Amino acid sequence: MKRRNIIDKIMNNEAVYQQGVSVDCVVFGFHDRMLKVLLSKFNFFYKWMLPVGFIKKDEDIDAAAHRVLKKITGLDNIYLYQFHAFGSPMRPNLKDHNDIMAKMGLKDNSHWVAQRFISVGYCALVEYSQVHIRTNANKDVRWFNLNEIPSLYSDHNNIIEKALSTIRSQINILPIGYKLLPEKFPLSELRIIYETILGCELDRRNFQRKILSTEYLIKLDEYCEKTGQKPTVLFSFDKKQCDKALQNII
Amino acid sequence: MKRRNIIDKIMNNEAVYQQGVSVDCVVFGFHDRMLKVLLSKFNFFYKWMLPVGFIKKDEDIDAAAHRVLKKITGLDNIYLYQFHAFGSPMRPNLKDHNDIMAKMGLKDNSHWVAQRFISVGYCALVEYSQVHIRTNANKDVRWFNLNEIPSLYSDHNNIIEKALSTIRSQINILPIGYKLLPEKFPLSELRIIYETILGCELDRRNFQRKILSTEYLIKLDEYCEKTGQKPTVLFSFDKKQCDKALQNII
DNA sequence: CCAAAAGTGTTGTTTCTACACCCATGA
DNA sequence: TCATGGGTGTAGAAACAACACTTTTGG
Repeated sequence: MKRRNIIDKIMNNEAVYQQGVSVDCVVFGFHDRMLKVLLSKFNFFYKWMLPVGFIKKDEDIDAAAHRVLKKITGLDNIYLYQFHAFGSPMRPNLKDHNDIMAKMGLKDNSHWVAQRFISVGYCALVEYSQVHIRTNANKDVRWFNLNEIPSLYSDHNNIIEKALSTIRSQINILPIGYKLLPEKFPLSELRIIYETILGCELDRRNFQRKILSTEYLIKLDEYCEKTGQKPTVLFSFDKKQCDKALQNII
Repeated sequence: MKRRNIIDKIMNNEAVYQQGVSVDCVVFGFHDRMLKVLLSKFNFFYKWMLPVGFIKKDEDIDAAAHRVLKKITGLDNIYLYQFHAFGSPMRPNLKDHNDIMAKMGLKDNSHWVAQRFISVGYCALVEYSQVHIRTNANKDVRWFNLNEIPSLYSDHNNIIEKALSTIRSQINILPIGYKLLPEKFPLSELRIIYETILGCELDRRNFQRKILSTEYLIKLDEYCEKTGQKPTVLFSFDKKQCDKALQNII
């Protein structure tokens, strides 16, 4: 799809989409011992941004977030939840806003996409290896390490920070790693997720004891053989317990 | 203001308000050992509802919530925070929706107020005695005990429930009573707030020890003399500590 | 043999919980 | 003098934090 087409598509959707509202998705993944965030970039604009989308007039907000993410990850049933709504009138960095509108040929701010937006922030946790990123000629999509995120469009850096702080506040009640890790994993991987989110190191032994005292983990009879170290026991999440916990809390 | 006027006012505001979005406010107060919620009711409609309002096109969402609440409580600077955005396409109970639209003379659903809304839920904590409710000929506003809330318009009962569960999840980190209680109060009042929010009884002595181990409270040299019991020490919140905590977390 | 990472265990401290006892007041 | 609610304290259980020692593997 050419740039002109994508813009036309955006321009002619007043009947389809709820105006003045969008969903912004913060998608977390874990790979190579690093927590990552999925970002997207229009070819015609110079900054990366969170995956965003509009809400159809007859669509649930959650469903809109699912639709947006399905489009770029190919995944149905992503685990996601809403964490905050953002919307100062001049929320978008004004320069960013004017720049991108100019690139889209919207010079007078009269079209609804050029006007003030309220965006509903969603936090999604996905298993990295399941994601097969779908891009197109107009859009690049890529994983970024959490500590290497560039300056993003508008207030998207803040939105990521807010998503993280939400997760942080829930880390003691929810099985955070459940949706991020593959079927089988060593505890050290889970510990790294906790350390990244909390921003501090955790004592390996205390962490292990604490996490195993919950009902969320199942010790497997399998080992992960990495080079240069003792074989490590693998664990799985107890899906039943985890799903129950995720449903109850959020 | 007559009913016709209020409706005219709503009908002719497309230029002023952000369409398709509203703020719904859950205002908590505490009086007479009971947690209360402020509800409002249009004379021409038979159900009570949360205080709601639209967002002006050039207005911050938080500011909109403040404006709505100032109008009915007379208070500036109410402590409030956003807790969730609601918006299934058929979120409003369909019957309620059609009924109220009919009462307003909107029969064909073409006006934007008749269409699908996304509403941003705000939770406000106020000191009951400071509130001087302002009603008008079209609108009644009243405090309801939390356990005596009737069936409300649309999904407003759910919204209250969600507000409560948000508070519940923060009760261990935030000085919840700070904005609800008057300058000086006995600890038993604070305990009742906790008990109401948590939905269970708390051991008087353990509660006291725990709450005093935070930095939020100051023991005064004054006593509250109630009938039929020992004079009770009064406490105040340490404003500095409390404000710091409220700012940091939310 | 060594470094690296993992398995297992200990110990002292803090926090939580469930109580007991006494006191001051108005009826 | 009694019922009510408040002030103060204590003992056992549970949770937490800090740390030691051993095992296995590849180089």
